[in-house]
Amino acid sequence: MIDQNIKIAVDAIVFGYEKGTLYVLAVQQRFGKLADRWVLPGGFILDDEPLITAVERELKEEAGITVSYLEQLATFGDDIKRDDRFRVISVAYFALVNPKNFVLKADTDAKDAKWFPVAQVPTLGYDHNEMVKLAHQRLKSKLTYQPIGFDLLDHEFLFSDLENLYCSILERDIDRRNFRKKILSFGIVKETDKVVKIGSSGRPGKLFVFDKPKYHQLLKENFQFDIRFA
Amino acid sequence: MIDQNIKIAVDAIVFGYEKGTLYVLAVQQRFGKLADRWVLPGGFILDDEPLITAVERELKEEAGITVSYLEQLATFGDDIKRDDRFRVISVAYFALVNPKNFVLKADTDAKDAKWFPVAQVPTLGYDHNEMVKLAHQRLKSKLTYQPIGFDLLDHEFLFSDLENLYCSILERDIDRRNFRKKILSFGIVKETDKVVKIGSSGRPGKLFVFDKPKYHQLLKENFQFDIRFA
DNA sequence: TAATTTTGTGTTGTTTTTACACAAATTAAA
DNA sequence: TTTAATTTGTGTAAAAACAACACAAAATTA
Repeated sequence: MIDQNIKIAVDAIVFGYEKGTLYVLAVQQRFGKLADRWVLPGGFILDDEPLITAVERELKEEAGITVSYLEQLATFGDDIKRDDRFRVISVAYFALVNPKNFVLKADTDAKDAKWFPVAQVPTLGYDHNEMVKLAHQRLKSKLTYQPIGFDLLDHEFLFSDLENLYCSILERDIDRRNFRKKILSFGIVKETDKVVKIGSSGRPGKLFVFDKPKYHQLLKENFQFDIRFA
Repeated sequence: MIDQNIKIAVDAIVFGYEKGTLYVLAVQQRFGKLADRWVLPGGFILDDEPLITAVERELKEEAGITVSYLEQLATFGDDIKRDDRFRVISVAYFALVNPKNFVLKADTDAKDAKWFPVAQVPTLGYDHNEMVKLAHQRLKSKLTYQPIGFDLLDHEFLFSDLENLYCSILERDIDRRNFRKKILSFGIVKETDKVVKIGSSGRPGKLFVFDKPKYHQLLKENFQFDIRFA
């Protein structure tokens, strides 16, 4: 008979983006050994609860949000002593959300919930900084072969928003003309007839939307989203 | 206090390649409810054992092999009723090995161990067919952006071996000249001065080797392995 | 009304990719 | 021993994709 004394948890690395800055969501623990420490949202799963449901539940409970993109990242199985009594294995999830869509509010176990710029994430509990690092890499590479940037933007966005998102997350310059040409060539971004001047000065721009159904249709026809630059 | 009644297992999807055919390793269970059923090699982890160590141990125990490439694939957390008494969550690992390097021998829990052509994998226990499917996709896509094909070949190989491997795993035709040109342009495959005529007729070919140190050096210089075809 | 900011747009040279065929070295068969 | 069959090895040209680049238009602010 199997005698195992290991518990399973899930953790989420949730990225948000706003005005050229990429953020990660962290929560401050209320209870336990690590009270007051910042950690990733997450927690133990219930016996009859699918992993992904557990993540969604914890995000709702600890930060009051529902993400728009969620996928499994990796399982962190070694060196974790979350508790003295047993080993914990944590399944980490990668998530994206538009921070504008929610007001963070810590509920149950969390004392506080907060967005940290990825460049200034404090030392988190457990091995959570490692998770953030891995998730950050995943975001960077995924951005180039899957149209997930749209999950970080408003439904309607300026082309410059998309361009700035790519610039700031990938940390490189992008040629505006080539970028626009490329994205438009895919046919998955549609121009609306709305024109908007946001904030300060400058010529007003047209708003665009991501045509998700079109993207999924193209996928069936072997379309391959791919944005790379030199 | 956390009251969880879930056990953790690891499973491995081990691919082998020989003469144009891709194989997956399966073992036949000796004990338990699924006695005689074919399943992926794997099993429960020990309390103080890293996940990857558990995989290596099980592969050794159940099939007598040591793989040459091993990475985490995904964690299968839902719908598993391996045992009536508790839920099982399994961390699946993706592995590659050259079948020539080992003679399969079932040891401990396994009655038998066997290579199945991927196209003819029988119905396996648990959700293992799903794991094989996911691993197969991973292999296909990874082949295009990481030089892992060499882990499936002999240390010294003919260019045609490499080409056939790509053809058969990716299931498409490849232009021999363009393929060779591209691979050689990377500078990670070296020509030896050995010439060999294998098996049947035809002009003898030169043997090549994968220059792993060179590859890792190039990686540091932002080299990106990439093989794609129309 | 002049200066500043931001959007929008095309062309050209360079590089990469694709398509394609025949000679050389060997074995097997006539 | 000649002929057929098999497999390796190699180059070029056309097409496509990529990279680099600058200025006018629409608005705000000074």
